[in-house]
Amino acid sequence: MSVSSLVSPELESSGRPYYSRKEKSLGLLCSNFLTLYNRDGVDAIGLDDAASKLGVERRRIYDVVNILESIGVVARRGKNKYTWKGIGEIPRALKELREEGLRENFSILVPANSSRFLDDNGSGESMNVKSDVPDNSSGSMKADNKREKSLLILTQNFIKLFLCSDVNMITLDSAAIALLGDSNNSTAMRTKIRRLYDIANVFSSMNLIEKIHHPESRKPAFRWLGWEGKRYSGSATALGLNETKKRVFGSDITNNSLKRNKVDYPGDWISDQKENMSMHSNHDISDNNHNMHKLKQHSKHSSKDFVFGPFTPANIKGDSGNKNVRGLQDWENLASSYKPQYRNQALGDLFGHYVEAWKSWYAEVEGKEQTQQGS
DNA sequence: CTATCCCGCCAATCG
DNA sequence: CGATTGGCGGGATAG
Repeated sequence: MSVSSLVSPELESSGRPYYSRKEKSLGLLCSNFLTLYNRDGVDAIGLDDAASKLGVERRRIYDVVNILESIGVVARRGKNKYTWKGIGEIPRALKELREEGLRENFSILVPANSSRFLDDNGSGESMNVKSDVPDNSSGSMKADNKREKSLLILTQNFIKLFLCSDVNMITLDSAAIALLGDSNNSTAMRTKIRRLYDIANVFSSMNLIEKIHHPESRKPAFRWLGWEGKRYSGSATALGLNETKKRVFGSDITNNSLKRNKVDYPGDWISDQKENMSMHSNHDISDNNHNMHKLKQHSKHSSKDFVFGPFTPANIKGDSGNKNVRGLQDWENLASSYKPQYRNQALGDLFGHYVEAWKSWYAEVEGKEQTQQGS
């Protein structure tokens, strides 16, 4: 026996339950997670409960929870339990991360290596995170070593990379090199990249970052979007002119009616933005020490049009009837999730009736892509 | 082909 | 000791 998993979800014969990979992505799971726990009075989160409700293996919950913890959305409470801190903690966490990063001085050096076509306007980033180094001293931090490699730390460092420099658009390769500290092992790097992809997916789903391709270059990179701090003024979020751009993302929904539980629901964790001091202005921070190359950020507004990303800002609330939503703050952020058929059976049970409304909404969306927001 | 990244084995850690 | 966490990388899938 051993491993009965035959890999490849598709059943040999008959249909093709091809559930596109995106339906099982961490990003979607994260959206589900957020939607599930963002409902008001949530304070404790049980891992088993989460795994069960979201229909995923335990392991995946650890991933999403670790990443969310890095931005303060949740906090480890104890074994098997986490505390829901709220999405409103993000701005604060981000700010702290930024300051912390500057404090540790993430030096953005310019190794000038990178491939030939440097990434965005040149400038390879390379910072040496402290710690590391083999050794030393009586091994007191032998166990700590593991913590240094944790997803949580990696995630925070990844964010710091964006926050502590005025560079937007960082390629994962660059990030990996920078965050690796030194090792050049291609193996280590590959692994790092894998993790970075995971993190990027999650943040993309929260639209803290967005994936874009380079203007001229070929390599894909990620641009920091910040925490919805961009209100008008140049950029994004400009709702209103959303041309009919359909983003054929997973268009396989067509069939796959194999499973009966295909509950969908809007995975939008709302924009929150409460008040607090929204960090805003993350560019340039009066830094007078790290004076690397500056990199001119070509803003050239992105291409938020297509690309999956997180799904263009769409208003969910329609009219159909979402009576629920007790605290639906804004709902103007962006709707995510297209057809998460992760296994939200339990989720459906939770919201039951809401599901109906959501389904209707989905029908519209799926019927003709999310062109314009609901009437 | 490359970019992406899911799955889950199995090693540390925590009770 | 078993249960909980969660590195890590094979290898499948998207493009």
